[in-house]
Amino acid sequence: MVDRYQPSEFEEKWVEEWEKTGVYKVHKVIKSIKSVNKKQYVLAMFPYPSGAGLHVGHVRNYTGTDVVARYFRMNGHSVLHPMGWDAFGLPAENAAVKAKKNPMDMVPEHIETFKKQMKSLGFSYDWDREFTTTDPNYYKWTQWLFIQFYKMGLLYKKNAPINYCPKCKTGLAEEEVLPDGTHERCGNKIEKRDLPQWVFKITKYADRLLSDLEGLDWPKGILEMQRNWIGKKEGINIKYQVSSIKYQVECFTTTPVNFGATFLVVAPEHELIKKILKKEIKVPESNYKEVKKYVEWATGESEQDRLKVNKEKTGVFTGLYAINHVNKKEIPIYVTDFVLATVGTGAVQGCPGHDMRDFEFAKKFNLPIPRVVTGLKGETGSIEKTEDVVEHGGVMVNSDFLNGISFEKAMKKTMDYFEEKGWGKRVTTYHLRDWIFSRQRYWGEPIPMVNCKKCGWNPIPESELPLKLPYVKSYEPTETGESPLSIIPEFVNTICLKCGGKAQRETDTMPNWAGSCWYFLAFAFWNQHEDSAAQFLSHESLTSASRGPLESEKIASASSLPPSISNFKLKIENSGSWLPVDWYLGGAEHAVLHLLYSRFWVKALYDLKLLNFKEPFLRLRNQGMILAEDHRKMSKSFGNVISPDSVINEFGADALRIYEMFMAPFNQEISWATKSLQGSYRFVKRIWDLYQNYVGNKNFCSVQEEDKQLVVKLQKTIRKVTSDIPEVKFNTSIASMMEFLNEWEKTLGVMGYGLSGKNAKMFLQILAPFAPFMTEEIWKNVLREKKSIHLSAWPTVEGEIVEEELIIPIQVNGKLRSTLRVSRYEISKDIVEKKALQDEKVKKYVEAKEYKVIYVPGKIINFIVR
RNA sequence: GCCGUGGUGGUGAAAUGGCAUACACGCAGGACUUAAAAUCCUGUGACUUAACAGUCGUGAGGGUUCGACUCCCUCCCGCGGCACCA
Repeated sequence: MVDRYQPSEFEEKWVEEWEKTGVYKVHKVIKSIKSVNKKQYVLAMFPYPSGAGLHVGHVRNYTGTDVVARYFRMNGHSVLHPMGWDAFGLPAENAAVKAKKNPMDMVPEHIETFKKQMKSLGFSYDWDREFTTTDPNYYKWTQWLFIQFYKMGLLYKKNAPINYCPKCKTGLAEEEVLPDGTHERCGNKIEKRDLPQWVFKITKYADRLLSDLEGLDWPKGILEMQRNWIGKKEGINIKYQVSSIKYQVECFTTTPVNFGATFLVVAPEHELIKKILKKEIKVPESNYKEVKKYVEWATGESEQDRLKVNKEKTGVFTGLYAINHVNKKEIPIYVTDFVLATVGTGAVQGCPGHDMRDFEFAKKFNLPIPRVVTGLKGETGSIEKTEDVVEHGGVMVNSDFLNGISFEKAMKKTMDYFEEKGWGKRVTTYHLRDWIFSRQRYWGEPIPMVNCKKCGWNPIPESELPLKLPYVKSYEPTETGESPLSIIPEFVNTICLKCGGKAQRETDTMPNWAGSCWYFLAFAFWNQHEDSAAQFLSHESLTSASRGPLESEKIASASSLPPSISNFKLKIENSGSWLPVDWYLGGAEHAVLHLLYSRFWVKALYDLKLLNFKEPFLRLRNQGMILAEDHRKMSKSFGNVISPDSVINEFGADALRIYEMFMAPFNQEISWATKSLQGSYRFVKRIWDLYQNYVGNKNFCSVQEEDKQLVVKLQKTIRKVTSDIPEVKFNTSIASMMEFLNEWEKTLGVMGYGLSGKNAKMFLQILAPFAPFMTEEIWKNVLREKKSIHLSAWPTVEGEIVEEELIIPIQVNGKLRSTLRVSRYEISKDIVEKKALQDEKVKKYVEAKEYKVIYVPGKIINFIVR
């Protein structure tokens, strides 16, 4: 009698059993890992636990990560595979506001849902390492890190125009503003507002953030996005004397084609313009009026209109002239909105022959357009049309001492010359801006700083950490741009540590990125159980026998240690050799947010000598988004959301896992297709039935009786899955196992079982990372194994795989005409050529003609006929 | 415009110099069934052909090679990112 495949009958049971026996626990960390390859820190980007529960997109990411973790575990590596919760931030708070609940109460409920769902999917996390970023025991460290960064001069408070979201009522970082000028979280239009803000000097690390990308095994696109975002540019700042007044305008340029400079343009926000408007710099009255009118118009434009490409150039003459150093000519100064105040110096030298924007501007205002660089075909004529503009390449002309020199060399020579003369100075600029780090919201880590009128800003003492976020009734954002904490006198009022006078606490909170900037460090040493501190002990090796819990030794747990430099060092020292992260899997949307910020914190901690590595994530892989069946984003409002729970109910967790790994390459965006899910379900079910039959008849065959061809196929499948998983090619792993199953089933019909028990177990083992429930159920209850399949050793195939029979394609003039079956003893050129010529189809093309033979042994034979 | 990435059956896709379309979905026909579902079997790139078989075929065009989805050159299109960045 064969049991029908009913996943609901055993999946839950195994979750409990694995937990009870600690199959996935990391009780020991090897302090002296001999081979670096032996440790694998396998991490998925931890989730923000929303009220909606787990999304099928989460399932894809976490299943892939879980497959990698299980693979290495079975291959004898020490694996750290943790999970936690990133629960601070706007989405949680906005949801709480909507539900009229305190986020402090809501978050634990959501976590419970998430955790339950994750367990039902069989992810092999060590839950002892779990933590929540909103836990005071966690964020006391986030606050402590803030203080360390403050002390090393990386944080300062300043009042400046920042991006402000009127809907979320908070300031934002550059990275959180989308290209269309909206907030990446809520989609609302961003405004500029003057607010005092804590600012992180990430720009100080721009160069290292750029150069250290070099050694990372990350997707090219993400590396490129970070490079773009950092936006390093090397050029020169040139000082122009304004005629007849005591004022200089500084222009930044990467390509100083100065013999071609015929005007200067400055941004409407430029200091010169401000001085003109304040009449500190006198210009003719008609120019003054025009400038005033233009600036009012230009600054009234929306940010978006202002940044639109290809719109017609506008601007007005200021009435002032500057002197071009190289030819002492007077060139007019214009104000225009195509020059951006935030880029370079906010002023640009116009070289219309060799810059498209300058060309358009010069055409519109009838300014001279000299040619100082030849065209790509050596053209030297006048520049009339846009096609004539040469932006790089070519050879210098009409440029005095530069004539005849290539463009690139001339730029270098000009810069040397200008520096020598004291006219300019080489500079490096970056697109990266300092990171606005305060939010005027309730749901974040309180910033541990106190302000005294006499003594200024000072951090709170370590002993007072955590500075707890008060539990309050009203936490909704205020209209004034101030944090909700500012209306709680008990929180605000304190005493200055320096002078003992009255002082006020900072009431802004940290952005949602703070907690995730160091969580991967925490996983390496975190243990939520106060008594179970075995992780701090050093061990020679991690054998499966030593996986049992050690309860005799007691050391203060990670979470109970008060924050201090010595305790942080202790935690890092005791964290074993887990860090840095070896495998990091998650979405590409964090390219210039979380991934940049985390890298920055790690570098700062390295400089503080608190870490001995410079990059947090050695290997990064992105998972593609799952769209709904209608090819749109899954969304409640479209009613097209697929819930993992309902899929598990109907098909079981294994089928869901297999489907999500099989549906497409891991990093590719893909639409959900319930029809396709059926195929994965059938696959799982067919394996179930097959093994059930095995035991029903108690018939494994002996090694001698095995179907040799089937064994070869199995060996090839093992090889394929073994090499595919670390390449994150889960889809082809599964396809190859499906191929094997097809062949095995065919054999079953004809000649019994085909495989020995040993080989039948191997197939189950390579399937185990993908379908942990069913494989465990068969492993223990059908094959009667004692230990978990997930702690068994990954099967290997030694030596060369020997195929008895080969199929060799026969080509004539490179065209396939026939195929030839030969035994592996008959693959010499002579035999194959002779046999191939006996083939009727081949005869037809080759017979009685002169021919040449190309033969790749065992692979292909090609007859070249004239 | 620049950077990245991709273009292969009705669909998701596989093959990184050697039998193009593996694997899966869908579809068609058949078996089982009173019937349906489930399951199983067969077929399934296009065109020509009664059939045998042949021709064409991996976005387009060229090249290298005995042989190209794969390498090189030119171009077109989709997706993602950046962008009046001086």
